[in-house]
Amino acid sequence: MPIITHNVITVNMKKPKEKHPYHHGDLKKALVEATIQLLKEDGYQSLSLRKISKLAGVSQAAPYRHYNDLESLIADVASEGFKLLTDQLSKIRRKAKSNPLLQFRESGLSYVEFALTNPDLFQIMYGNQIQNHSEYETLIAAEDEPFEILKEIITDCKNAKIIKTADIEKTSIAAWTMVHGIAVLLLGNQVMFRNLDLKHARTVTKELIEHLFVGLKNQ
Amino acid sequence: MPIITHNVITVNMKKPKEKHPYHHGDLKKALVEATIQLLKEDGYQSLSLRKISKLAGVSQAAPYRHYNDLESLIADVASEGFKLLTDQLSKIRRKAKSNPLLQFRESGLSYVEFALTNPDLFQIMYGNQIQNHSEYETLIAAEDEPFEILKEIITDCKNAKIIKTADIEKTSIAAWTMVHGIAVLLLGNQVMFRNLDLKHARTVTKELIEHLFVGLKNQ
DNA sequence: TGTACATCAGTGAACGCGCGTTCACTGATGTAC
DNA sequence: TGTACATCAGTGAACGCGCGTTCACTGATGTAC
Repeated sequence: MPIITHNVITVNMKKPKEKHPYHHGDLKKALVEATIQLLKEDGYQSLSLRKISKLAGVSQAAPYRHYNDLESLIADVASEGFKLLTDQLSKIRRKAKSNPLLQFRESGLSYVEFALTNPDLFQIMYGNQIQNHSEYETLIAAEDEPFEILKEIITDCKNAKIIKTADIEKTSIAAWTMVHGIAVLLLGNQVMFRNLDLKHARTVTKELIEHLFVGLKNQ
Repeated sequence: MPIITHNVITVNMKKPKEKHPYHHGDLKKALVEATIQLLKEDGYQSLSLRKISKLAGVSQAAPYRHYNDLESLIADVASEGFKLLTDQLSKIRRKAKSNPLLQFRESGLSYVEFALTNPDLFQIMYGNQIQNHSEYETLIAAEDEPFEILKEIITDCKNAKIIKTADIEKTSIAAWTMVHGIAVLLLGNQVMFRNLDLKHARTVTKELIEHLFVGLKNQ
């Protein structure tokens, strides 16, 4: 299921041929959404300001009123990605409030599914498209959110005596690196994951998370 | 320590201004090495056949005698990367033949260090630069090697009763995904790993591998 | 051993393309009076 | 309430650039006789 539906996009973006007022209204938002759509259609390799402008129904010079360059637009797009991921994880945490183990399992699975559903957005978020993340305050803040949620989940698991750990931070990183590794290797179609369809990817991910959990349980 | 020393490269590559025979000798090899050098200097984002040709001391049309396009050259470069990684891991396995636990620890660390030392080559190997890996037989074969070594190490650990596991394959994947995750998140300067220098990266990696091991030990 | 010739690796000029960026401009908006 | 004007978001033409790819070619190599 795509995160941004076609409808949501058209609300904020003018089709090239539609008449629209000289001033756009919220071009910044439209540019970010056009970029996300292009990521889905063409992939991150072929992003360009010209394509993004065209999709947002605006001349190629227009983005320069809002962004210095492609990278700072991309940084906003990445921030948006982290917000979407954060929402997804928060929702899981809220739904399974009283069941930390379910939270643990589902959040890992959800992370991987986010990556598989939005491979190119995920690439923008975690790849090297943005040279120096520290230049973008919003991005830095958005990046931290999903990890904060993971730490809360691990804390809950510890308190519920489901996971043994002396170091929440370290255990969280351990869980995170593994789940992230699964996502990346699945996306890269690497070795074991070669030619795995989505359904099998889900099963394998579940098994790996279970494997991880058993390890953490007895730590 | 760079994997390809300057000397090794100059042996197989002609500097643009040096006189050299009309026929190169082993242009294919020189192109791969020039690409690896460019990956170190400029990063994977700005690779181009023209730059590679120039660095190899040859006209921009020359590569077409050996490769259909940039991607098939990149596929050879990735294969070379997997061979280098395989060699690195084999060496560790050979050195610690009688100590599976040391093999486990060192191979994980070595994997991460390979990524940190050759970030852009690593990106080529595991990223999405090559659309369909299956088109390149050599690549597919080279990709499998490091994972085969990991499985051997896990098997040795199991036999030495250092690790409990009913499923070598699954445990190997679990170990691999985690170590790969560490590498990728370190390279991306993500959250916890932000502004971590190389020395600390090494320490954190060791701790995480230890964490992983404790988990697998009691599985 | 020498010559004629086929083969093919490498040349360099040329092409068309999409890109980022700039510029003087246009036209909508909002505000001062 | 109406008008003049400042502001600034968006325009579209233009620029120079590096790119992949092609082409007829050149020159080295190896082989048949």
